[in-house]
Order: sequence, then C-alpha cells, then structure tokens
Amino acid sequence: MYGDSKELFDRLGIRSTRQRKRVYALMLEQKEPVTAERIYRLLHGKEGDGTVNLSTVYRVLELFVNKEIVLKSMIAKENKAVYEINDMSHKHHVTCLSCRKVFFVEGCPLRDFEEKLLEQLDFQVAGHQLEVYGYCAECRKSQNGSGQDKNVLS
Amino acid sequence: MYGDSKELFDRLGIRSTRQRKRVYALMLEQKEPVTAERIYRLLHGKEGDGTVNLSTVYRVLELFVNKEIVLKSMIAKENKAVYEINDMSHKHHVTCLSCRKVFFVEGCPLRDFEEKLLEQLDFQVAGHQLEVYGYCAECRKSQNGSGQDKNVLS
DNA sequence: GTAACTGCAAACCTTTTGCAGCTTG
DNA sequence: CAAGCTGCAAAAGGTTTGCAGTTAC
Repeated sequence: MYGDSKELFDRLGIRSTRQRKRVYALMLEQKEPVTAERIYRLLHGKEGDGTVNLSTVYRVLELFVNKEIVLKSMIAKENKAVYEINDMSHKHHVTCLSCRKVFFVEGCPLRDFEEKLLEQLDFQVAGHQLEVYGYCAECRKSQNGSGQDKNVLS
Repeated sequence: MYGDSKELFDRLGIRSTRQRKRVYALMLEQKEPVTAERIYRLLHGKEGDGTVNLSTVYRVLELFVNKEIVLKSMIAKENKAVYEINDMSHKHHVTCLSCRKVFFVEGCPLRDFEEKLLEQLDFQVAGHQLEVYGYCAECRKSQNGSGQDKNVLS
C-alpha cells in the first residue's frame, strides 16, 4: 500500500508518517499538476483512513519539493502554485487557453539555448521553467478557440 | 513630460489621467520586471507630484496588460506577479540564483518547438513564458554560486 | 523519551472589490 | 454633465506560522 513510500522516505532520511504517505500516493496518481487545495480535497474524498489538514498538505509538499521528489510551479497569471511528481523525464506542459486542458510534451527546446548562454554570456544554466499557451486541436475545430481569452496569454 | 503617453492613451481609447501617466513613465524607466508594490513605492519616492494609491497601481497595470503595452508574469515560486513594458522584442530573462541579477537575452529557442507542437500535437501556440535560472560569470568566479540556494531552482 | 510532525486557528501577503467622491472628455 | 477613474477601507484567496498535543523512531 502507499506505493512503498516508506523505503523512499528512509532513503531521504525523513520520517514516514500517515500524512506523508497519503500525499505521496495521491501525487503518484495525478496525471497533471495539481494545487495543494486539490490534493487536500482529494484526500477527503477517499475512504476513511483519516484526514490530512491543509497546512499539513502544504508542509508535506514543501518538504517533497526540497527533497526534489515533487516539482512546484506557478500557474500562469493566477497566483497559486501547482505541484507534480518529479519523474526526472524533463517534460514540459502546454496549456489550452480555451478548455484549460494541460498536455505534456516530451523533449525540450532549451538545450542549444543553454549552450549559447554559456558561450555568449558566460552564464551557467542550472534549470528552467517553460510554459506554452495556445489552442488545442479540439477547441480550434469547434471554432471557439481563437479570439477569446485574449487577456490570459502573455 | 511623461514620455508622450497622452498620444498612446488616445490611440488605445483610454482616458489620460495623472496616475496612468505616472505609472507608464515609471514603467518605461525600469530595466527589469517589477512588482506592483515596487512601482507604488517608487512613485512615492519621486518629488511631490501627487501620490498614487496601491489599488490604482494594480488597476492601471491590469489595464496596461489588457491593452498589451505591459507584460505580466509570475515570479517563480514566489506568489506574486511582476510587470514590464512590452517592447515587442520578445526577449527572455535569465536570473542568477546567487546575486539575483536579471539578464536579458535576445532571441528565442521556441520557434522550432512551436512548429513541432503544431505538427505532432496539432496544438496552435499563442504565446509562451520562459524562465532560466543559473549562475552568472561573476558569481561563479567568486566561488559562491554553485551549491547554495538549491531549493530555489526547479 | 525526545525530536519531529500534525492540527488548529490566526496571521500574512498579494491582489481584488464596493462605494462615495473626483476628473476627464 | 455623464461616464469613467481614483482613494479608501475592507474582503478575498492562497500560503505560512505559533503553539500545544501527538507520533515515529
């Protein structure tokens, strides 16, 4: 149960608590980045193996981010954070401005750019964050994905 | 004075007020993205040509973003927004994790990626946001830019 | 047993909003 | 003069924190 998180926690040198196991298990199930609030609500929806306080969810997520098993990023133009399991695959997301669906894309266009930065600016890149906005095939087909929501994009 | 903003405002079909002129003029002076709070404080530092309320700063910036003369983005991992004049040059920033300095880079590595997204995912890109973190030449030289601040990067 | 963790409630910080009064065109 | 702005104060929404009690090791 809980996807063998105990081993992971041991390896990281942190205590294995009910709350951490539950949050971790739930994060593993997510197919897209989620807010702390959403994790909190999902935990309450599950059959009664105890609840987890919202502050605790925040604290657990922060710990996971520090331990680098979870990634945190800010939602574009809304001031809240989303979290996702760090599976080391270095994928990026693409968000549809019309239906708000999130798509994952493998591969990263930054490799050459980072090299260029080192050569031209003598800047050593340690990480990056990329968000792409636009309109998915489905929304473009249904005609409503091309002019509205104008204020949302950068 | 105020960098001829009246003409601009006329063209955009919005009223030309003292507050809007002052915020706009200040935005023009900024060499890096700034928070609403910072604009507010800068306005109070200037010689007495009247103050501007913080709510008004937010409202003015929101208007400018809608009119696309200012760009808004979220600071990574801090939950607040920064604003910058939209000079249409499509540059990106690179932030040093050690000294916090922001460098601008011309050029954009996203062009090919966006094409790829259209072909492979049938996703029409409308915009993107990129943040790159790392360590600048100076900080790397002075030895203190390679291990600390670990939690800050993505 | 003790250091670490959690729940609760309250604080915090950025941003938004309602409303009455002032300005701009 | 009317529509649109602004200031003020208060609310909202996401996140953090202090503290007392509980739990993991």
